[in-house]
Amino acid sequence: MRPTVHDIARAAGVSLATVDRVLNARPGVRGDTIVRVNAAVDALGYVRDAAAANLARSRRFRLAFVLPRVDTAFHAALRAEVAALRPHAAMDRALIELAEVPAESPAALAATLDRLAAEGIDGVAVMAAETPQTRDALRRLRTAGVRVVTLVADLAQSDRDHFVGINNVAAGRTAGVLMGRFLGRDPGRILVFAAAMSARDQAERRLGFDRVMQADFPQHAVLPTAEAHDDPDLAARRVAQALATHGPLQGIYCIGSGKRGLARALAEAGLARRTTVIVHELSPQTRLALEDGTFDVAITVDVGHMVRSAVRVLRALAGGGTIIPAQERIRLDVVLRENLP
Amino acid sequence: MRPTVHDIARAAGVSLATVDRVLNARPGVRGDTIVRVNAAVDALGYVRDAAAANLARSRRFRLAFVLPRVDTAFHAALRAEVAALRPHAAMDRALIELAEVPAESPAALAATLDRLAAEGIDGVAVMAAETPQTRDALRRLRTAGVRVVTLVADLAQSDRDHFVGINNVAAGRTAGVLMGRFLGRDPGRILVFAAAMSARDQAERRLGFDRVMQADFPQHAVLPTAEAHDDPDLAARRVAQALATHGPLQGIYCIGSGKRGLARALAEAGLARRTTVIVHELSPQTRLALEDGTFDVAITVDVGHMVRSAVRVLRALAGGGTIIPAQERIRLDVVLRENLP
DNA sequence: ATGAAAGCGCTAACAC
DNA sequence: GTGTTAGCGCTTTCAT
Repeated sequence: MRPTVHDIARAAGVSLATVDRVLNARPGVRGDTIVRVNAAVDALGYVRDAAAANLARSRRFRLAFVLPRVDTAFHAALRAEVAALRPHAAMDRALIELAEVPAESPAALAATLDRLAAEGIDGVAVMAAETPQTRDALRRLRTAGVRVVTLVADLAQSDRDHFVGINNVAAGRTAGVLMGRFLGRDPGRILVFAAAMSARDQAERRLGFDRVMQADFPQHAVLPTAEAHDDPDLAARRVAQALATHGPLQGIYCIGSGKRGLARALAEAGLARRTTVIVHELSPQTRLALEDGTFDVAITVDVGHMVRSAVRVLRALAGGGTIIPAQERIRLDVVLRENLP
Repeated sequence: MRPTVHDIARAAGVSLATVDRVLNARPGVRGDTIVRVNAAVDALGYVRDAAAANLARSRRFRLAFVLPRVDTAFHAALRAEVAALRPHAAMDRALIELAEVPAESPAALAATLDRLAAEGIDGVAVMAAETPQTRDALRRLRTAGVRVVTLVADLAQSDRDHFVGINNVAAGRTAGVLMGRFLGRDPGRILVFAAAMSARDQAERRLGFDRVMQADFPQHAVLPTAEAHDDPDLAARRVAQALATHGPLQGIYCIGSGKRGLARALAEAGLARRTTVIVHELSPQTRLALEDGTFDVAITVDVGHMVRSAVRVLRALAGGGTIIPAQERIRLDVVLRENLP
């Protein structure tokens, strides 16, 4: 039989309440009593029963995901994973809500965060760009005792408790080394596509990519960024433009979303399967393009893991458990046709 | 507030005990009472609190990892992760033990499994090769009500409840496509290293690799498997032999463990950084070799994730919760210098 | 066939 | 500072 708080109390000659205070590092216990209790804990090899503790607390955790209302496969996946986790989180006494705010509207975001704080939320996972208004709102949240994790895009350390996402410079570097190695020795031209070079994570990917190309693969020319704004026709025109201006294209690196039209544009230009294409995020379309060879690599992240990690971390921060750091490291997934999940 | 057994009892006009009997499908309840209780369950949307149930039952889960006593970095990592998870599992009412059995001894393995069954274990995670004796022992285990997951190497579906590991054919295919793309158009020679071609997972990797090379990169010649048995000197001699027999080497695919001597052998042959090297498993040595460019790619698996997944699945199967399938999918990690974790 | 009551291991008011 | 006591949601004797 494993020792319980009763055994500790008896062994240390104190009451249950005192044992509880010591175990939870609550104030109001004399130093030598603390020592006595801890000695008993060690002597008996006591381990706290998390389930019983949570039951007794009957504490519920109210958590919220605050996501921009953007219509990409990535955002849809994020919403779906949040919804999918809800029942499991409920069994774990965590109530998850999903708040969507207009993209690029710091004011709307701030209003939502303030509302959540007022409603007594315990933790918030927020995906947002860094703006002064957002920083202020997050600071108010945290001052109100709400735990905050940033999701996908990080903010300054001081404004959040934890970041759930990948290192985008490393993602860009990975794309770079794969592009360089796939293209080989012969000089080539690489077109870089971006949705819009606003987001910090896209800039970081670009940075990592450029650094690796310059340092390790100087034989290739990386053309200026082309923006396609999620528009297939525009994407097709950008490819045509690049071909006209610079000549044949050996590689395409698609840095963010906005690759929905890319496969079509490549087919129209007769470049499908003849150009090395590296993209980010594994959407259903990306999957198809990988399967038929139009795309070569997708560098992606397990959205489900991110959402689960955010919930685990918020729960732990809000006082409902411990975290296993290795479990919360978000991995960069390199997906080829051969290892499509 | 989520409904509890009390709410169900009140709504159905019965006592707690009766609700419990119905919920757990125990006999001694009239048909129409069962119907009334179930109606209340549906009406109130009751979900049972597994933690509270296990607490009341004071049910503990005894789980065991049964691993071969082999001295590789991979096995060491596995043991370390099991040890690291123990305290967390303990808080979760799961007692994890680690049993090591002599490698390649089905008799010893069977004896260990029988002992665990006799001791009343709830679940076992076993890493073993498929032999008749092993199959029989597992069948006895499962007949005794013990839940079984296979770890790293799978066995026939009928002999286990779940498999925790990767698809090794896909791993080999991934190695193949990366090798083919990295080497490029010019014909090359590829040496394949194996620890010993006994284990089924190594054979599967080889199969996947060969298929991709034949189908998509016929310009390259894949040399017969060289075995190095974890011996650095032997590895060096094998490389020398291959060079002497076949001429220059463009690629090396190291299929299993036994790559400890490979880096040295490559350096001695003057091939470090001039040969494309793809290996499996990310050990400390592999990490160094990736950092200094001796190795190009490591195809690996997150051992910590595997161990945690095995424990979660065994607990769930033994009756202590539910599983999220996506969370238990073990991913194939493609690690380059640029995305070293 | 059904119910009352005493826990499981821990926490949290509220006393002292 | 420290102790008493009443639960958390569910299970399990033991009565009826």
